[in-house]
Amino acid sequence: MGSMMDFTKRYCDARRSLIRAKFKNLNDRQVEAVLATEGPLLILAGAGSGKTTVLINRIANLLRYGRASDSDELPPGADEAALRRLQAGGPEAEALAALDPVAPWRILAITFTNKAADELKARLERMLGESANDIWACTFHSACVRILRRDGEKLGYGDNFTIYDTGDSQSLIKRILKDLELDEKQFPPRSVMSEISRSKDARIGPAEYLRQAKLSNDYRRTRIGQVYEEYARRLFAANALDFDDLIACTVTLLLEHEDVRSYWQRRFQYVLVDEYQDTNHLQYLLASTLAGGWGNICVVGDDDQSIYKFRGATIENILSFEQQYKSCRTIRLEQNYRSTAHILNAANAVIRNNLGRKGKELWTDAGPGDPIELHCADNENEEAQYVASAILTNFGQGANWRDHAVLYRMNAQSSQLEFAFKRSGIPYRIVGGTRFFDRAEVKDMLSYLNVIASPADDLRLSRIVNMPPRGIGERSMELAGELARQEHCSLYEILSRADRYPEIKRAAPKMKLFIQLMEELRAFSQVNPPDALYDELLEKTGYLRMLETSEEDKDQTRAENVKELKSSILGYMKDSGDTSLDGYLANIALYTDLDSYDRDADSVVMMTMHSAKGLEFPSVFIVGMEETIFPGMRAIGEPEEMEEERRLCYVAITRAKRHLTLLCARQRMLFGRTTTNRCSRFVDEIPEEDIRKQLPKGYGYTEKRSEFAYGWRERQGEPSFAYRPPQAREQTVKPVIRKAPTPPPTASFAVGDRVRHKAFGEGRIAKLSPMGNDFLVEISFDKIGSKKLMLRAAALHMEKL
DNA sequence: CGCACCACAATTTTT
DNA sequence: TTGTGGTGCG
Repeated sequence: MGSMMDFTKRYCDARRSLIRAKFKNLNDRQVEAVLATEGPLLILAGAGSGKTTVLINRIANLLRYGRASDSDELPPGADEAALRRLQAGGPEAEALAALDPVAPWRILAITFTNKAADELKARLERMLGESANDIWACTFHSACVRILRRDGEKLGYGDNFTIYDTGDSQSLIKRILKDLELDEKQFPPRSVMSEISRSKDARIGPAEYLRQAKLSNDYRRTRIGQVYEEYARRLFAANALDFDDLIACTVTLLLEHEDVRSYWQRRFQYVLVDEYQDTNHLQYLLASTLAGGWGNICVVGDDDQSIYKFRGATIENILSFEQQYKSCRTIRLEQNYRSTAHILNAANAVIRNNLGRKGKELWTDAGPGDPIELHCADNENEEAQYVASAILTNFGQGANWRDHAVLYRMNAQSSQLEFAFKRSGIPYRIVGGTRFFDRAEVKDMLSYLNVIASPADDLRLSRIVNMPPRGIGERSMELAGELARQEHCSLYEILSRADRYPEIKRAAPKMKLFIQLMEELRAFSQVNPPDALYDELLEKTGYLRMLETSEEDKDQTRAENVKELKSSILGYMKDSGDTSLDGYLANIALYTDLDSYDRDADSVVMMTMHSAKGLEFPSVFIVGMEETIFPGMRAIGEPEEMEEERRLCYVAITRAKRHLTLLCARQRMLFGRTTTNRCSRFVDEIPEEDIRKQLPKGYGYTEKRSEFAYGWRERQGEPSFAYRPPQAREQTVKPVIRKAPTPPPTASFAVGDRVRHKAFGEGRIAKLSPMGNDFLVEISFDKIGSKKLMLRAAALHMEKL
């Protein structure tokens, strides 16, 4: 008997060491996470700790070796001879080391963004080849869409349901508020929406919500309940689901339909959830229900990077995972492969001030690197100019534009930076902000396509019925809406027989005309692919003509966007090989701008700190490090909110690989108001030895000292072990008072002059033309060609030869 | 009905 | 400062 146990142990040990050897490029903690295949597993993965790598390798392990690495079970037919062959290695050993290798389609890996899902898929395919395509690597929402397309009719939805994005939902809410004669001041659509969203998250339906509201005699909640009820009714009537519904309905489907539940539970042998700190209650329910069959649920997250509480994410999911799953194993990944020590020290020090967290300390063996820099500017304009200047310096020393990111708390902060970059000839891109698919003109065109695909979509029909103006006014549509409700039919049907209703007789001919147009387009769409339909649409509706003939600059941009949408259609048809309109619309509903963020384009990236999560850049600038900006006004005096802001700060800091520059402005104009703010408390939380401060002393502020600020190339011979602070910071003690404002720049430059620019090299001034109180200068550079710059800004970075 | 004009408010936003 | 939504007139 003893020898049997002994044999088992020897076999399993041999098996483990073989498998272990396959992952020798990972660190010990990572390997542990990869090999722990069975049961619930919580991976606390700090920023830059290689969690995606772990996820990929974990899946690879499952596919290749099944649960062999985590089990003491012998495969059938294991004997001494097999053990010897296992120990000998070679191709045979692979099979002997495996224990029920997992079929790819039994693995579900859930992420939050399409981008993360795509990256996961791409890396899996690179590592595992073709078979990776059968792994379900998708977002929460797209997983739900797939489940609902299959079984949604059990909840009464057609399988061609449409998805309402946040904008659609908001219009619908506004519509309902009007219909119920509720004042938007008293019932702000935003808060009504989040109330509804929270209820959905708690799986409280309209009926239950209303019951509770009435019970507690709460007028406000009762009215919101009525909005909720109507909202649900209209969504359902339009065969539409909003983002919350996608998850909520899937959960309901799983919980209430035994057959559906057991189908999926049997199927998904391993469930992995990425960014678990961002899940809400519904998503937790979804994941744990799907994993409920086999019980193999692995969640990866970082409680310190939970920055979406305002969207319903509950950090409690990750904080309480160990209570939910008693047999859970927890693994911490704390070795950071991204940043140098000064940056990590700062991040650790800042986040340490939070109370509600699991506790983690990032470390690196990469060496100290350069200290963080703090630059305090006089105002937001100079702050932007400083960033531009620093980036130009780096570019001049061989860095790429794309190595730089500028992060801010609010989108509204981006404009000064844009100006500075434009003036200085720095190519930049703004990620986020108003998204392409959220632009009014794009939504209009998509609404047309949606109505063509499903005429019962009242919301989108109302959006386009008078766009461009067709003489179908709001009053007529309101009446038509009442009729539709009376007759339990869609607006489209009412409009198509408008002449039968005396109430809307006046507008009836125009409505008929509109319906006729839509019918033609519908007929066209039956026999033509979406791209052709789109051309037809632009032509027949006159929408594009309306924009192109407009005098306004903005309408030209809008026209561009409308045309740009066609490339999205073509792109979809090309990528998917699908030529159905329904397919395109379904795809687009879950698509965002962030997905199109193209890391190959060489330009500086600007975005909010929120959007930066998951990304990394050699050089990062965080602007607006001021009290009331970051942390924002609303967080001050609110401990919970402040912790979320601090997590955001942690996220922002840990984006930087090599260089981190923090900026604040003593005075800042925001929303047309000038305010004076103290430097952010987060700056004070960074240890002195990790940061070099250029603080204002008395009147001025310290001179830029670019000579030490940016040594781009790695310095040789620096100690790469235990980091010691450099000499005391005398720099802040003896400030250099800044010179007077830049003199008028024209005096020193003229057309024909040869100049040397610190970033663009040598060139000749080709043109000088006045512009505002500055000059637009066109310089033909020898190496990079012609560039247009604003002279005042350019003069700072170039000299006459 | 459509347009021009004024008041108003404005974190963050993976789907 | 920007964008949006409401009002009032032609």
